[in-house]
Amino acid sequence: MADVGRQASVSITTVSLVLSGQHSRISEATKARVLKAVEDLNYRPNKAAQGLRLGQTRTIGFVTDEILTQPFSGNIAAGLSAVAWEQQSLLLTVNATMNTGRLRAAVEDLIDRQVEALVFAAMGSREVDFPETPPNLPVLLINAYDRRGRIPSIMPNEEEGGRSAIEHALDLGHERFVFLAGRENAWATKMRVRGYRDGLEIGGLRPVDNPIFYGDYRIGSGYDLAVRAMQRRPRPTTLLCGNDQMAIGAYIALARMGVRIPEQVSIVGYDDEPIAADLSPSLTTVRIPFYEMGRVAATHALAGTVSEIGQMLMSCPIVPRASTNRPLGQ
Amino acid sequence: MADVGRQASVSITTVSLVLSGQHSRISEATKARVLKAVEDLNYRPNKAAQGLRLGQTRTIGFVTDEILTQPFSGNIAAGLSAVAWEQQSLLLTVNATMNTGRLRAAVEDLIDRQVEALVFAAMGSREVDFPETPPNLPVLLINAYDRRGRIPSIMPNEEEGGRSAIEHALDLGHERFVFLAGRENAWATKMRVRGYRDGLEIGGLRPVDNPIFYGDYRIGSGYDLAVRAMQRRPRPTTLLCGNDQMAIGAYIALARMGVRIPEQVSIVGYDDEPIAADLSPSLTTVRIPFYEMGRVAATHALAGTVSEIGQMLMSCPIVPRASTNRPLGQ
DNA sequence: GGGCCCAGGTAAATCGTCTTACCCAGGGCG
DNA sequence: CGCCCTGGGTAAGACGATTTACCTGGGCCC
Repeated sequence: MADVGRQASVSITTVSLVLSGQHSRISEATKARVLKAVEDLNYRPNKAAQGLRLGQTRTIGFVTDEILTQPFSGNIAAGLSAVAWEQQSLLLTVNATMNTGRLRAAVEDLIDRQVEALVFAAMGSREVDFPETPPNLPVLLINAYDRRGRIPSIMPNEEEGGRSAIEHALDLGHERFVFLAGRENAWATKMRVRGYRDGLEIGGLRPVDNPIFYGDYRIGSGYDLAVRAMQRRPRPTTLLCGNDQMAIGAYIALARMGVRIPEQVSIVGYDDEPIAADLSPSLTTVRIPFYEMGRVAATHALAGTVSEIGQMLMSCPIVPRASTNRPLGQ
Repeated sequence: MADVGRQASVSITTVSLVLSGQHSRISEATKARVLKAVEDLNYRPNKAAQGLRLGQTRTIGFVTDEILTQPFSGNIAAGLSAVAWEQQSLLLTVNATMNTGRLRAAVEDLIDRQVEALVFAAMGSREVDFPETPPNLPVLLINAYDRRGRIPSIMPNEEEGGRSAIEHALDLGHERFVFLAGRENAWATKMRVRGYRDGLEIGGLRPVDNPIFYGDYRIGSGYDLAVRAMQRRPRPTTLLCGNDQMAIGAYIALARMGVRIPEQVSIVGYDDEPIAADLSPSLTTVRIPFYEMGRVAATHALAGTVSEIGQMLMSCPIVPRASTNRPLGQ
């Protein structure tokens, strides 16, 4: 900046005034000289120094729980990043393992770097023991909830998702279901199961005729449970899967058994991974709005309105595709 | 810091000396007083100010090309992040679209924020027109190469990957292949095809008996091409797939045709997505070492040795699993 | 006792920017 | 002619650290 001033024969103050758009008091001629010097010297302001002076870094700390290595949920990062960019902010990212010590260290480092907000995202919805933070720093959890319940969080509405999955099938006229659920003790599973039960009730169906089989969210268990489900008599007409991976397992099992989708059985997934649209037939599934969750998080974090969030549940809509259709004989 | 000094009845200088470990000249008693004051006031140094003074931000700029939203390749970010963390550095992340203007803006913003290195990662290996950067700033491309060839880059050795896929099958005794390749004009496809041809030659096989079918890297084309491949007589004993997604398509097609893997036909994928290990049977595939690529990139970027990299090719090893076996009758 | 050294600390400059308070020369006005 | 205002700029603090150069008092040695 001093160089620019020298080149344009003005003071540093003048250069700053011109550059910061406060040229109310600077003559056009001087302004032009300064801008020319800036151009000639290829000067660019040092944002670290600006930040120090202004007391703002335009930076959001983003701590993840190995999330980025997980398929599809990098969308949270994308959503955060998009909003941040719109507001001249950037994401300072740390990939912290489950390890609480590392989480604490990461959070402290980010605080020391004067981030203006802190967002934590977990892979599977889970409880987390979040470290202490300064009272004036906006903190937000995505896909996780604080052990002590003091921190605002954004979670997918898994219960509603489970319910819309089954309601979609009910609307098509289905009456016999099996729910191929994921790990029994996972929070997401419990919620999805709850939605499933709600859905059955809405349809006036008995739980005993529409059982829940538990697996582990992986392809293999989708395969195994699908085989088991199709052995029931009368056969189910719709398999609701705990996630898209299990739906893939079901696809393979059904292909091998010669059962056609959706003519003989409809399949509904959960997650709307990119792969869902590419399967053949394309997979009807429930979308978890990760990208939007990231956007909402960043918006509130930067606006300093995280306290308005409370325990926000994001709606998980059904995405109808080719794997569901009216049951035969309707 | 001034507060701490006051509390401990010493100067700011002394506090700084104690905290930075330069206590060579500070008495134990004073040191203890200072540390106590630090504790009492819960003082933490401002890294923005430190950075300004020291002229170092301990920050790597990481620009992605929508990569994070792509399954499995978030591993690049994880690798970068891991090394950065080991060296007290953090990642400043921007998700920039293909759009060159946005890329330029992102790079300039990162430069203004005084990042100590710049890493760009692309989704599919591709050419990129990277903006001008200051000469002393380490810049590195992952999974991309600079249009003008001036920027060091780290790419997977796709050719070797293709070759090891077929060599693996040759070792098992296979002699009739079909390569279900991806998009014909993609760089990665061309390289993998080259490796495939090398492999055929090594095995003494004729290209005319072992054709290449081109698809689009999606499940649907894997399905279609697998059907087409199995219509050949004599039947191929191994299908090499352009990526794991196409292999999934092949799995479904073969299941529907009643062809068993690996008894009747072996399948080899490419990418080693998480899904590969979960398929049933688990999928033999070629691993792209994204995590390691991230690690190498961060290591050289932080050490300032990017120029040693040149055009580095990372080895892509075969990961043998259950989808490949000796052909029948051997 | 004087000179020197050393341990233990501190004052002040610096990093690059913003911002408040001030300065100065003209011009209008009474 | 003196006063005040105003347009156009500048000097001089911050912001929160680090680091160099200096200061001071006491002990040691001759």
